Amino acid sequence: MRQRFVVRRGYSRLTSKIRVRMAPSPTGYLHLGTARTALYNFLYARRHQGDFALRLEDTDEVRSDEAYTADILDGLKWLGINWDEGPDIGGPYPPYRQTEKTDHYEQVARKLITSGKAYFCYASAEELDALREGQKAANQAPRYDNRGRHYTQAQIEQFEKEGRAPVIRFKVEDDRVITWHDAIKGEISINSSDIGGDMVIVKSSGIAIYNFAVVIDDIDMKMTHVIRGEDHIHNTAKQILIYEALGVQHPVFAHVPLIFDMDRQKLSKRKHGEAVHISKYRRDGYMPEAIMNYLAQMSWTPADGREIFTIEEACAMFDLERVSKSPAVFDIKRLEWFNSHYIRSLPLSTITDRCMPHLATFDLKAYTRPQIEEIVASVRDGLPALHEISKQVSFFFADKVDLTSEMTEVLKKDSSKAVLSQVQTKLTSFPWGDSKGCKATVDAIGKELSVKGKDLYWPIRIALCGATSGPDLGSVLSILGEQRVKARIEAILQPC
RNA sequence: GCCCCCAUCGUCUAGAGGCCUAGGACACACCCCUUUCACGGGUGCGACGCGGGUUCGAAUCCCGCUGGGGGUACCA
Repeated sequence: MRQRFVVRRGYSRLTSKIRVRMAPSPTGYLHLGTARTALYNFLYARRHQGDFALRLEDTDEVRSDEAYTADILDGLKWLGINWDEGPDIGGPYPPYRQTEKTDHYEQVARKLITSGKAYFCYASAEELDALREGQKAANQAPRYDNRGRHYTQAQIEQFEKEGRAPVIRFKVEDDRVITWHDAIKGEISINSSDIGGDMVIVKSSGIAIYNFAVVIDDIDMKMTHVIRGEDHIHNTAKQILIYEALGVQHPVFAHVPLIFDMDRQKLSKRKHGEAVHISKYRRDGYMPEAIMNYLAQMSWTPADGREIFTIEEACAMFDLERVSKSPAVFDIKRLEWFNSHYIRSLPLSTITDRCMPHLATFDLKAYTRPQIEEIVASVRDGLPALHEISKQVSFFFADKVDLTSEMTEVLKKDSSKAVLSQVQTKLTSFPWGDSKGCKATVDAIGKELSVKGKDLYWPIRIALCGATSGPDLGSVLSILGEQRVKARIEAILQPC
């Protein structure tokens, strides 16, 4: 038997339990990209029998909102993504919201100050803006000039007297190459001179900055892998420096490619509005199974190449090595294909339940639950999303149908009148509730009158549906039932 | 500007030097099935960005170019 031995970096970590996390910031509704990153973390944890934690990065005092937190947690659960630890259920390394750890971050920051790795900086916002503008005008990369390292005691006293609240900055030494082996991208190197000078780790408000808090949390929570979007690559370089200063080995990093729009730009709220939010698809009648499946396969292909899979199957197959390095374009047509696949293959009762919100404008009491299920069954095959169902089934609930001139033309024909009258007189011989039988009865009438094809079916369909196309005619008759069929045909024949 | 990442059909991708006259899926077109619309089946359209290497042989490895994207805050 042949065997392949692969030496992997970070192997020693694999001997301990895998721990990953998703750390959304509640500054907006659940985003497609956030959902996919969460999904990949979740799948990775399940694949390796590891732990998946959810943590809230709510240190942005201005933009954070509880409504967003609720939307994010709810949306992830809806997609089938469950966490083992989180702000709602707790866990072994609490708290799971950064705002509840502000003292802790500050304590760590002070330790860095004591060891000379960080310092107070009193530069004002105006001062820094001016610095940046000058650099920009000179066509230089904007960066902090580390001026705060050289304050004299007198200057500091002066700043304090003016009431200036300092930030804490972490010292970033120039010309160091920061390198790591990314589990998706491979080797990545960034020069420390290119990350903008000494970085703020605690704002003047006393709240830790993301790049600092995230490192402390990942250390506190014993994360072994950090799987996140590739827009974080430069942050990773900064964070590695902090891990070093704290004397902790950094986790394995994996940067997932972004999701683009058709113009190959990052999907963003600003440009795409509601279309980036999971909640929009949820409202429009997209199946969580479809969104999960679509999101999972857009940058990852299972080893066996299958494209349709459940979240459980993905849990058994997911693999960072098979995640693509290049961005994927969000293609609504492909999502619709996945969605229609699940709409027609999930149990009818499930689909019917999920259709209910989209049928709320109709008088549902007109039908029994089994009949509603038949209505759903009659149109589900062609539905790209559930919200389209209402216009396709409205005729089932309408008192009378609207006719176009083309349809009235059809009804004027003698054969049409003959067909409709015959249906009317034979009403009692229809096996209501049996779609195949109803269809057979229509065919028998056709034979009797020597009418077939469109001449036979169109008048009936028009009278019942007010359309020349729609669900199977046998189903329509069967579901509508004797009373409604009678009334509708009467209404059509009346004026003649 | 500077830094980093990326590069196969319109889109998602398969592809680990010969299995590639590059495979699958979505979309599109046509055909079949079908009273209609779908579903299903079939056919077609359609890609290795460019230039240099390395090699007997390159979509695959190396370099350069070009293109695209991301980052560059007291946001996350």
